[in-house]
Amino acid sequence: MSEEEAPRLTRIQQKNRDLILDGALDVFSTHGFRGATIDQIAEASGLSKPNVLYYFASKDDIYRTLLTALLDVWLAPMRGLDPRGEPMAEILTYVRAKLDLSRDYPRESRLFANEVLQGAPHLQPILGGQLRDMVDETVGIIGGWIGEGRLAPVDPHHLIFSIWALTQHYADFEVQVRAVLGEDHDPYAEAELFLNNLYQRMLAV
Amino acid sequence: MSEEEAPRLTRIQQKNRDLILDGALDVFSTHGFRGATIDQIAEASGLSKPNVLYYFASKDDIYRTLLTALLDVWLAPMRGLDPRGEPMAEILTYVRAKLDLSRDYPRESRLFANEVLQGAPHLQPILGGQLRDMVDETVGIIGGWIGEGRLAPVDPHHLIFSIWALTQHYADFEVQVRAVLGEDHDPYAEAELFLNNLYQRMLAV
DNA sequence: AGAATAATTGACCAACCGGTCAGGCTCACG
DNA sequence: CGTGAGCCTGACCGGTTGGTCAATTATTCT
Repeated sequence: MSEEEAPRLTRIQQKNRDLILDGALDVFSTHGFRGATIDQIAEASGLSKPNVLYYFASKDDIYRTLLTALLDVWLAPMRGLDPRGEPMAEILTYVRAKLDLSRDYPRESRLFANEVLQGAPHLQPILGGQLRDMVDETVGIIGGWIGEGRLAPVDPHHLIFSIWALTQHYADFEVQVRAVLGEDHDPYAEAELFLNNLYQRMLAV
Repeated sequence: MSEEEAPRLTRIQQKNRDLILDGALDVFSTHGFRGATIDQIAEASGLSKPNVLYYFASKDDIYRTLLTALLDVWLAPMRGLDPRGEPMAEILTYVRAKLDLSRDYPRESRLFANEVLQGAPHLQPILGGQLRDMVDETVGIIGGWIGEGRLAPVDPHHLIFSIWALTQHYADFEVQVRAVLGEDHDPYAEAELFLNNLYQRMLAV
């Protein structure tokens, strides 16, 4: 049984690691792993390049730290789905939670999108492991609801994909959404209404 | 009035430019612009690096050529939408056409996704110009159908976004979709059924 | 055939890349 | 207030990057 060591960070360590991760999130989410440079991360975080590498062993180390921290936040909403709840309300709550993530953490969404888009070289095992297990469980729950006649019969896997696609689209393709809509729109407010309507019509028995 | 010059390519020029663009599509679509290297493109296309730069002035030149060629293919389905057609059938045809693009041209989809994800530095003017105009027109058509009571009342802009998000998701997040579904699935066949069902339920009056 | 033109390449360049390191600075703590 | 651990940096390194160029080879055209 391995003791989890608590690194016990100093005040400065805590502050600078946070600065680096925040700057790195900017850079990685807009350029992808290969397109990002340590110099850019250093500038974005307001530290010198050697100092960045004083707190993280390598570019890869920064990236991996970001990805693992992201995963917890990202998958949390799906864990919140309650099998004993009212099916439609549970689904709509999940959709709402995912849309809120896109609005409040667009950089994280784009980081994840970049990673998957480029073949998920850093987290392919997680996709086919942890994520797949969690999805299978959720598919079971939704399938149960459908079997009980409490939701319209739809493919649960693709229902989940649709929620991911529709909510993350507003973060990942934000420049396109804003360019097409123009100034006088609030994409997320409109999206919330639209998605509520969509899933109610789609899933009502 | 500027005469459009016809470059009159030789047989070898035609073949090698095609080879380069095909290899570059592989590389750019999986690494993004900044993450791609001319060496990779040269290897992917089976030519030497200087020879690649004999046919294209720069890395940027290759990328721009790919993007502009892509745009025509990419926006063609929306042009096919007929205001005089039967609304539901027109929408379902559009969805089907976009899904077919994702299945048959996944690299193009990922190239576009990469570009937009990274802030669309090469085609922002097009997004707010040509694309926005085309969307506005389509929004007008759909809005007309809704006004006539031939489609359920939904926000036309977000209806279009939903079609883009749902269809491109299967190309852009292909590794995730396959990892979650496992081996015994045909994502696109299932998606076609799912999306047909989705939009019929959503848009039926 | 042979001259003109197109195609191809090895060698090279300056700038940039991820990362190292010796040495100086600073700050908490006795 | 001293001292040692923690913090920071300029200078540097080998490898990679986008791109050039002179020289060579292949192709086309008369």
